[in-house]
Amino acid sequence: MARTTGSHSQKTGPRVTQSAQRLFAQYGYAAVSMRQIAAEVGVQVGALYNYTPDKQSLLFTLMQEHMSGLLAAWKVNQGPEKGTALQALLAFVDCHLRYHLPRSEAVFIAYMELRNLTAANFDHIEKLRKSYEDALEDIIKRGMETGEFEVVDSKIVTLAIIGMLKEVSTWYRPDGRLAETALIERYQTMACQLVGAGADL
Amino acid sequence: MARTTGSHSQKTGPRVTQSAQRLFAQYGYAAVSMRQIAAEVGVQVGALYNYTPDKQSLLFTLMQEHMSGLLAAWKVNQGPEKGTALQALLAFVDCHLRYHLPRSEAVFIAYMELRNLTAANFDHIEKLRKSYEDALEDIIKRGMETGEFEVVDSKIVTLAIIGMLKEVSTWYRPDGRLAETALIERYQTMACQLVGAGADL
DNA sequence: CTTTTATCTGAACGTATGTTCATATATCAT
DNA sequence: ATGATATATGAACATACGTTCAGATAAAAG
Repeated sequence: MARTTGSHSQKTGPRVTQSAQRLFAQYGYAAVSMRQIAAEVGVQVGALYNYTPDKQSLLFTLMQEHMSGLLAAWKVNQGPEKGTALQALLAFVDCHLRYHLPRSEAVFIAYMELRNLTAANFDHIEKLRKSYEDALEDIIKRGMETGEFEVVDSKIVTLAIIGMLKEVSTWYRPDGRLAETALIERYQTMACQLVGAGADL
Repeated sequence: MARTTGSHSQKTGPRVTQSAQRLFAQYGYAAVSMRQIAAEVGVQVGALYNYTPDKQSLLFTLMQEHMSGLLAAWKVNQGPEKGTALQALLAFVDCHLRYHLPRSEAVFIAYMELRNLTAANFDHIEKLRKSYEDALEDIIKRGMETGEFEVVDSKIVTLAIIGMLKEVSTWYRPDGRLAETALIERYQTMACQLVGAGADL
């Protein structure tokens, strides 16, 4: 036997990516074998290599697309006019959570599998991560200049906010106690508190 | 050849644990082989099994001791009298950072390798983690009752503070820009802001 | 010095790994 | 209908894995 009925690249390709994402998120990159991925797709191992040159590329592509998507989402959300620093901060929190909450698997991988990237791939992803971090720090700095925010150390506050936001992905479930909108409001409030901005929302 | 000059359990035992900790932190549990650990200890693979029944126990012991130490540190720091909720919160932040900052490897493992624990081992560690989380939430709740804190949702604030504190371990270096004491003060301030407590320190 | 015990080696076990490739067949264009 | 192409199989590759164990040797006990 060889090619089976109904087989087609347009169906199998995305399934490979999806299965890899699910399995990497659940068990970790190093603990998942190409044969496990193949089994979940419903195909033999060899067939995977029609869609990826190797296992490492599977991981890199997932992380690269996640981070690019995140940065793109922020760029769109930000739009041409930036408004006040406070508005920008609220938008950042909103954008971050709306992007992350429905993507728990990709988020998990992005934060846990950095070690398993080759050096070159790591550098690429790290640049994207850094530029996202900078986007937030720019907002903080702007708020400090305009006097909207009362902050001693922009770097620390930036990291604290990102840490606070990242943590959400470790416990959030779509069917949980808090609706997405309510949750976003609470984190917006806390972000404001961290920058010493008087007004909420 | 067999047993080599100078070999002794009292020397090799700790070295196995240490090497495992270092390698698990750097490459991840699943990506590290028993042979790599043996090589770092300076011994053949088989010798490792004089000190651990298997690889899984190596991981579990590291995580279990890290979490137990953390809870013990908090119990000592807390002492018999608890003081105000604000004092307790400041002490919690101080205790957390003083325990975590010099233990970057154990911290990394504790937060990254939960997936690689067997079900029974996971349950054990998860209970410890939960009771630590509860210790903070108890402080928050107490502050809400006494009116010291202005908080809508104790659970969310607890998680936000823990997220903020956890993040520190991903970038802190002992020779970095900020001294440990200065860093702790800044995080104490931010914790106060998150609970809406007027006074700093 | 001799015996006992703790510790380590070296080799082996079965199984799993990522990747390659000749071969076969379903689909698509003509 | 026919030929070209995309996509799959199934087997094989060398290498690595966690774990076990008989045998060898150093250190400790007498």
